[in-house]
Amino acid sequence: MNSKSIRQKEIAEKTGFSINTVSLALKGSPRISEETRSIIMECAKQLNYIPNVVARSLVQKKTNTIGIILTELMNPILTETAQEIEQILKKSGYNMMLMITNSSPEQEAEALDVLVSRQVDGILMYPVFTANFAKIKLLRDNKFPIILLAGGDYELPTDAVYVNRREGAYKAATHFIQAGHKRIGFLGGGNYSDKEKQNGYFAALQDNHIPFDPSLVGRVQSDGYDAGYASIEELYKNAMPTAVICTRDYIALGAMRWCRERGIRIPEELSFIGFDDTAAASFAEIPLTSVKYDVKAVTEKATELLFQRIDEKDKSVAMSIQKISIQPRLVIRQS
Amino acid sequence: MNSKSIRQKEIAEKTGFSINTVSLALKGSPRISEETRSIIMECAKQLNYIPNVVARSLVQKKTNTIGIILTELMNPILTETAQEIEQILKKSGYNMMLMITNSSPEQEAEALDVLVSRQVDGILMYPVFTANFAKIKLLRDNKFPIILLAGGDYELPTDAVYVNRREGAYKAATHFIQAGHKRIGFLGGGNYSDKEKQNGYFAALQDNHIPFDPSLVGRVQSDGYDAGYASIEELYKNAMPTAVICTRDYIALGAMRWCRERGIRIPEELSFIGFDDTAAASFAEIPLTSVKYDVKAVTEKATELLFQRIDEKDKSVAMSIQKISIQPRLVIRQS
DNA sequence: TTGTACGCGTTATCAC
DNA sequence: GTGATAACGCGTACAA
Repeated sequence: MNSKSIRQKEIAEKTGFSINTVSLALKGSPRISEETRSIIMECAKQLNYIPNVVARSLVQKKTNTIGIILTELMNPILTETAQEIEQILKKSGYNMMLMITNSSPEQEAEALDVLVSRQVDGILMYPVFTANFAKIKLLRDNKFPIILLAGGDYELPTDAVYVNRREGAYKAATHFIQAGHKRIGFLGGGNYSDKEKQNGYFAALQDNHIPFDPSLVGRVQSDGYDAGYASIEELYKNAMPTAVICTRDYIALGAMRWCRERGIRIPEELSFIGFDDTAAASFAEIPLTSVKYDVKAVTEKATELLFQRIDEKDKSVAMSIQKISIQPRLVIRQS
Repeated sequence: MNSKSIRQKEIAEKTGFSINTVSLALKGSPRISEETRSIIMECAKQLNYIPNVVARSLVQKKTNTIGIILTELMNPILTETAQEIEQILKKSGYNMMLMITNSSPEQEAEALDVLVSRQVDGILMYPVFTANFAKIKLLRDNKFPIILLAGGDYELPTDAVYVNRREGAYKAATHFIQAGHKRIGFLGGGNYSDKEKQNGYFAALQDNHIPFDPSLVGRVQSDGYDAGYASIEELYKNAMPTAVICTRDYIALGAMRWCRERGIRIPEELSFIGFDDTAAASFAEIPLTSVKYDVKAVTEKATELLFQRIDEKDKSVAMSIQKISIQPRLVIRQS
């Protein structure tokens, strides 16, 4: 291999065949005789020929690239989502262009533009800012394959595969209620996904005729361990809950640490349930009960649906929007 | 925007200018008059023109894409590495194609081939299997920009930016020795990076004239929490260490849990040091002393070097191989 | 079975 | 200032 790369043209010149024959032979077309094929293949190997996928993409109007838009990567759920998707795509001959938005609407819009401009065959995106709904709808209207990995409740006519967070919180609250708890707290942030959880929590209270006390809802500033540690105090002192639902495992773990430092016994005096069933939940000092987010189910369904959309794109079949909801499961531990 | 996308050709037809003029106007060439430029821009906006980056890449021989090859994503260090790199690349106008190898040499080789085939402008890769050294060397020999994010000690003439793990383990062991420990254990796996750490551990013992007892070195089967939990027993019972260096935070945390369950006091009876300074280390019941892996330093240096190589590629300047070593830092906590 | 001609969408070169 | 024309590397009709 020389410093400049080898093209089909060179192989054609070396072997004396036309570029066309080389092209066909390299991809094993039955129209080329076994003999010429082996000559060409041999020459290609010797020169270390590497096909130029860019040129192929241009003529085939297919890049075999899927764009993934995530808000961040440090959240364990998203880490796993990215990894799973990469594995699935690879098996189907696709590769993955990863875009991180830092939860910024501008970066999200930019990511969409870049991916479309790069002619990706489809997009998977996780959570969505309402600011970019118009852009997403436009893509969808043009049959551009795009699947949302959240927000099934959004008023947006787009395919979506997501975990039903509302249902998860409902299950968590019901679990507490059945254990006899009356004063159940809720600790979360102000984002859309936490609001959904809060709605599930409200619904469970209502269905079980438990009066709601606003002081039982606490707010966290971020969704990390420190935020849980810092926020539980106010909630605990103001509302005196006997159980608390936290919108993230880390929030719960931080809150639990605060309790331990003050001798508040878990779960005797105060119980906790977190979300996502991260590794940290299972190996905490007091293993944390958590609402499991089934990443594999989401990524499998989402990619399956995406591939279907890509297939349908040229075939001009009518496609009805699909909203696939994955039911979360409560992983009960000792908290 | 219709279902089929708009090209420069359509704008040319609509406005009456040539395709060439359209192309120049869209990128704000000074050679086009202000008047025609605004006409073309207006038309482009109305038709919702989106440039085709694939075509541009073909003619410019530049994709503005960087390939990243990682063994996995769930390891917190790699998660952060991926996220940081994405951010840096974006700022410089690049996007990121992410490949996960699952620590399989075959997948690693495949990833390299795919990325080269896709004409990426450069590759960043983290750890490396000796099986693919020849392939990497070949790329490097052809001036293909590729930077390794590990293995500065490898006998491979390739640019690398990495954290000096040997030095980290040396510091950890020295820390224990200065605290008066004589029987210092080592718990790690058999991979290259753990071997490096083990060498640092040996060196510190030797430099401090502490005789080495082979039973003090324990092996883990994986690098998770469970592996630490499962492996510490044998090491503890066989060698009776008073301090243990674990090659990963999670291994240490698992081992610490085993100790707690048996009433072994930390750090009075047994001390621990982990690697990577993950979040879990800081909020463990007994916060874990850890060798910090400075992800930001690595990603910044690595991308900087990569951009430099990309610049140099056409300019045919002689480039000497760079091995940039980042010094790790011991984050001392209570373990 | 193989070769010719053309197109993918854009940029680059050179005229005018 | 603007417009032909060629080129990037490959795939696909169609012809031979």
